[in-house]
Amino acid sequence: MNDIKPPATDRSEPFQRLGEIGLSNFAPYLMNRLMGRYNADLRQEMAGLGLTTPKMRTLAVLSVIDALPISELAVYAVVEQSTLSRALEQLATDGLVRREPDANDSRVTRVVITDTGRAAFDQLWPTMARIYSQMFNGIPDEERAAFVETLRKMLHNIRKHDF
Amino acid sequence: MNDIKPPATDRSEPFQRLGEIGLSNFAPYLMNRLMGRYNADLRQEMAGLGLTTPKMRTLAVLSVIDALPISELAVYAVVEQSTLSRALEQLATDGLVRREPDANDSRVTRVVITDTGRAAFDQLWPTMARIYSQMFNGIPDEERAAFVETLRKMLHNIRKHDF
DNA sequence: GATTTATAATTGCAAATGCATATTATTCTG
DNA sequence: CAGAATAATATGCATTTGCAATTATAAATC
Repeated sequence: MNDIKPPATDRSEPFQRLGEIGLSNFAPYLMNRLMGRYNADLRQEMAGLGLTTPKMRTLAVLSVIDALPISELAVYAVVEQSTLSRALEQLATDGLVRREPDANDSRVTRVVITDTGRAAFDQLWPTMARIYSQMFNGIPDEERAAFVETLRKMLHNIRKHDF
Repeated sequence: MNDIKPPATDRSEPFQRLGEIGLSNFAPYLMNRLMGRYNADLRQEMAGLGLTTPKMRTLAVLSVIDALPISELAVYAVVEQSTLSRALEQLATDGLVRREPDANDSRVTRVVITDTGRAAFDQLWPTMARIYSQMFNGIPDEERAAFVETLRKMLHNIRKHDF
């Protein structure tokens, strides 16, 4: 089992069927499995901190790029805008973020992470880092770098926003 | 912007912070973005066929490996067992799958895809294949193959089941 | 072989989610 | 510059989700 076939090069037909490609050769399937496991593993840890996936992602993104408009944050955090709106409500109530009106465009609300918010993410980060490191266990640095580079190309291919 | 740094090789500290790695170098982030887009794009198409993500994944998996026990199907389809249980209820009502008791172990229910179920998945497949092909647009075959190979290693590293 | 322990699947329930819509502010067009 | 189109965010609502508990069967242990 686990027969390894290269991706199709025959373009004479519109496309192969999934059964022909095989689940273990179908990148979206593998990525969904991988991310499903990753997110499920994290969820347990987050629950202990009173966080959900959207709330955690919000903090993760803001820990890197602070003071984003809500609409951009939704893209970065991969969360529906309406879901994010409610997640921010809770995060603000708990003092992990602040909503600040944009000076130039009064439609826009920018979200700022607080020290408490950073502290909460810092508590979660070791777990994220551990799972991350476990994922790449035994995979050489050059292979990791190539993998990430391919991911970036793919994201560029299908993303709907310039960031 | 978009400064490209190789993954860390300095192991003197327990781990880098996310801000140091950068979102665009952090594989789980990129994969979540990618799969978020992929799944959201598919969802629209599925809605037209009365399918949800769990229902679609069920059909996708069964189109490749039929007659799986529900518990295994949940792993392959990356769906919580309770969610799957209800998805199967709907799929069975719509005649897309059948639940069959296992002959050897009467705790087990095996799920079988029907012709109608295959037809439904066949209707969805062109869209999946199109997005799949769009994702890999401009990426050479060797790079795709290497990418999938790395994914397989990663899944092997973090999966909880032998399949 | 009776009792404990483990596994498969379902279900109750509170919470989270996504879609469509509402609301307010901005930009575009004639 | 008035009116229409667009954009950012919030909210109502039906559905979905995940967790915990339940039921039913099988395997392990004594």
